[in-house]
Amino acid sequence: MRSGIKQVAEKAGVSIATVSHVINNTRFVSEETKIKVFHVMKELDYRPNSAARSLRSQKSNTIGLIVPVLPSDTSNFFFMMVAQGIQSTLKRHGYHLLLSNNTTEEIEDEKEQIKLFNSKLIDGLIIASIAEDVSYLNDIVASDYPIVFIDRKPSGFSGDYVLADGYGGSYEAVHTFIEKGHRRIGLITGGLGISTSNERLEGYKKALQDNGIPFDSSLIKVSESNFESGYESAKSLLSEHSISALFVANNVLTMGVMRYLQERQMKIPDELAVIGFDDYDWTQLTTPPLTVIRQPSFEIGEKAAEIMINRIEKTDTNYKEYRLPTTLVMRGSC
Amino acid sequence: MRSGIKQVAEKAGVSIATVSHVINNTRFVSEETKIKVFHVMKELDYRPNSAARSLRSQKSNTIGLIVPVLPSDTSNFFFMMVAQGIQSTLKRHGYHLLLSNNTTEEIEDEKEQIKLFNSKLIDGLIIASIAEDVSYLNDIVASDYPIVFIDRKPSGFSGDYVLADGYGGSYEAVHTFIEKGHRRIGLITGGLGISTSNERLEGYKKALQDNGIPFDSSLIKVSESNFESGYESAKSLLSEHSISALFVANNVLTMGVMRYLQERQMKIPDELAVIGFDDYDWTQLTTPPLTVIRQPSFEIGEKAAEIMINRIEKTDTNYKEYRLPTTLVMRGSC
DNA sequence: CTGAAAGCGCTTACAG
DNA sequence: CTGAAAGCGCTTACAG
Repeated sequence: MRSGIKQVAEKAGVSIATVSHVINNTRFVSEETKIKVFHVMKELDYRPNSAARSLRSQKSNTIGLIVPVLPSDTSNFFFMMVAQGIQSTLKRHGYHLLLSNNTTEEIEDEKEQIKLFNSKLIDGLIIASIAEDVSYLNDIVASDYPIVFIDRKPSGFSGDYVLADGYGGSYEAVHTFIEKGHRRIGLITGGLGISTSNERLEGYKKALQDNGIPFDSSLIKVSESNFESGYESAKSLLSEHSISALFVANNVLTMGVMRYLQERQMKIPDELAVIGFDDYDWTQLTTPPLTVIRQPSFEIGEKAAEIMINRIEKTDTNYKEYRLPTTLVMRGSC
Repeated sequence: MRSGIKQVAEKAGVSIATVSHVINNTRFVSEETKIKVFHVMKELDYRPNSAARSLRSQKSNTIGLIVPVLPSDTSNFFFMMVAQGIQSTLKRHGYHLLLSNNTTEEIEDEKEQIKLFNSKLIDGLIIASIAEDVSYLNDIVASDYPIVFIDRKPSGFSGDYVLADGYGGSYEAVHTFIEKGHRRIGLITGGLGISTSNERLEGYKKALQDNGIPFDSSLIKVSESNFESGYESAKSLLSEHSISALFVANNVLTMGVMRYLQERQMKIPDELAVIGFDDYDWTQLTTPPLTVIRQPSFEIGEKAAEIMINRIEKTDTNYKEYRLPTTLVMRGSC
């Protein structure tokens, strides 16, 4: 039988209050007593029962994470890195990570998971919602329930959010093209209406504008974010228009695009300069290796976790946006 | 203030025992009472306090997962898929997933995490240990602590384990080469001594043997599992020996190898037929698309979770190996 | 410097 | 068919 605090107290000849206080370092205990208690704890291989602790202290010391990842979708990788960032900083602060992911793309499913968590299981929630409008949260959680949003800017509910600077990244990509003399620059992007895609488009536009290049909407292809759509978008864009540079605004699309360009044996960057999105390993494998805009995914996770812990321990007031810079990783395709 | 079972009981005019029993469906309650209770629960937006539940029932309904993933390592993807498989089946059974990952490759770190979990936080542990020999577990956990190992065959501790059939996969790859007429078949593999690498080598050997091809150890390169080593191994193997086919026994090495082959503008499969390991998205992006041995990662996770739940709920006795078949995904490189 | 005791919110024998 | 009550293992005022 596993020993509890009572056994430790008895064997050490002190009260359970004292044992508790040496464990939590929560009031003065004489050095002598401390040593005795620690010794007995080791001897009995005592581990505090976390359920009892949570129940009594109203604190679970665990954070929930909900991310939308479809099985075998490449975008997994992004959230995986985010999760790692979260985990590593939570661990440093003595928190645990409870993971849930949305394999359906249903908002109902998301709600269900939040409710499941909302039973004193977690002290706070980090979520990459599939919805932009998260006002449904108002009905589900208390107003002081700590929530940190990641990847997208939420609307309809107040909370901190941390995301990559897609606007800046996109701007930098296009600006780089322009500096190299390109003026007809294509853009292939995922569906608009979500903040990530929107701001990448804005960055593209702004870079053109700042350099006196007129915006030509026919050089833009908006498509679903999957391999095939990327492939098809590249195909139709290149057959309909002559462009000398192409910016692809997300990673799955980048794969599809590259497949097409390789099939067509397009000379990169001479015939077409290319910048992709996300610095995945495979981008080093194309010929030439791909220049990309890197999102600081691990760092997003770290930041989100830090914010979360601050919220819980400090009870701050106003919510903020945390926008982490992307970086241009120069390789051979541009 | 959040309402508890007491408030529900009062408002419904029943005892808390009855409320508990309707929640858990654990003894007969009249239909009428049930309806009343459910109604009040909805009205008060009641959610059972999971800490109280765990404390009382000695069951947390959560499973811990420890995986070794280094930041930005491609092998992440494998464990990510495993984790998804685990998560999706746990969810179906009403369990939660507590995730921890080892970013150092230190066994001490792993122990630390296990101890952290071993405080009634979890009902069972699924682990991809960095060590082959997990006898250290004997000192840390009780003998009836449910543990399911994944990816590698553990030694020094009894437990179920589920892994991909690397032996069979390797055999199939080499056999496929042979059927196509190849006789000089190279192998590039990660460091031996761990069961995954070992059995892939064994599969290679057996396939040769079954087809009367003498084993030539000079056609084998053992190297560290990283991009550069893959690159270098391919380089030296191809410069020292003439081979017509090459099997690369893990995914990171496959990337490095492909990079080299592309740089050298090797004609695949005519000059060299290639089969890689793991069906990652990028394998469709090489020229030609890569034929690979696919590991059923998601399925490994599902299986591990199922086994775990059975262990917890049934208390079975003897431990088993679960070996899931790999599949050859035929594409253009062979 | 330390202890006795209440109580966190449930589940579950026991009893009728 | 249902209730009263013990108790899971802690933390934390209260008291001295």
